[in-house]
Amino acid sequence: MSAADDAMDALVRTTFEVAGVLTRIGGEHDLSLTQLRVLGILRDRRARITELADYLGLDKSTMSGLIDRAQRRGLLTRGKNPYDGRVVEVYLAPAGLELAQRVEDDIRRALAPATGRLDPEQLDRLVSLLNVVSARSSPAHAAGGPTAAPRRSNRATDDS
Amino acid sequence: MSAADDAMDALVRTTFEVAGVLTRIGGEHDLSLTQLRVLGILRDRRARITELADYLGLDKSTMSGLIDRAQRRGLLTRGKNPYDGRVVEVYLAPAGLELAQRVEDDIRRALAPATGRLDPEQLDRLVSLLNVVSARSSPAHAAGGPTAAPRRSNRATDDS
DNA sequence: CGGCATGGTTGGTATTGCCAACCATGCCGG
DNA sequence: CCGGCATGGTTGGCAATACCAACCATGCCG
Repeated sequence: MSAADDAMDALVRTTFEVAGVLTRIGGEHDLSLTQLRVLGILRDRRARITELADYLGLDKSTMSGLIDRAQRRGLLTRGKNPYDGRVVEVYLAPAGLELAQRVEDDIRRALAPATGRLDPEQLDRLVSLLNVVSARSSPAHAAGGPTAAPRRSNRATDDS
Repeated sequence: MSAADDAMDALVRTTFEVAGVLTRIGGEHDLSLTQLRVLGILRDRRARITELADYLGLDKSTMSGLIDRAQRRGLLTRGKNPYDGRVVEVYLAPAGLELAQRVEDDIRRALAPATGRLDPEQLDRLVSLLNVVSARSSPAHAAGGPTAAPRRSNRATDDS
């Protein structure tokens, strides 16, 4: 069972490493890790406050404040839902979209040296394995051949 | 180049997922993610304040406060270094060691379902690949045979 | 012995996050 | 139709995390 423990170690270590990179990049644009995630989520869809809170595992009041500050910075906008007067829909303002783009590029650049150490086939295998680990795969046996990785269109900071 | 992007997505997604698990488990023991890391680091060695701060990428004043609160909870102890009166050495108190142990078990349990979806050979491959990604391997070609994974003795919350 | 560097602490501020309380809106059952 | 109840957000209060700048104490040298 040392194999599972080693995997845990590697996962946890990589988590801290990647989180560190994301925190650093976020900081360079005055974004906390959470704000960075919010921007990533809103990059390709609008969402309501509670939806974001639930998704990120935060209290709705926390999300409210987060949105407040980001809005004050002109990164996003609060809009009303015409079908339900209670819900507030949040979506990126132009400045927010631009920032999200820029941050994503930076993240890509920052992680490139890491992923660059793997050849395409290894990358494919890594993606397959991580997909299984993070519960986003059919129970089908993953990590098969070189093309076994499900192609998806998500970008780095996306979370859906 | 979509392969590297997919890998980035998978890495970032897994990072948030694992970080979420760690945050949850930490919270169950009234530990922030950072405190959890500190405990993990101190589990098998003592360290000075600046060393911890540098390692975790935090300001020394932040670390000072972190240590304060943990010490007030009886989790760790500040000691003087006999060779240099300026440095403060920090090490786990018995309660802290016990807590660290308990948290580590919980993390193991929490991640077991995830890693459990992989068979031993896949786990081995995952470890090799992650070791390459997180820059902790010789540039030698990793992800080789089933026994290619370097065996290390680290435990989950360790960071060294 | 007088600077200068190093290691920590302190004080001030902003952000993140929680909880409890609250307001507004929507949904029903009677 | 109207009085509860549920749902969605906001507000206020609090603690923890994190930064910076300023400071103290110790050590190191010239």
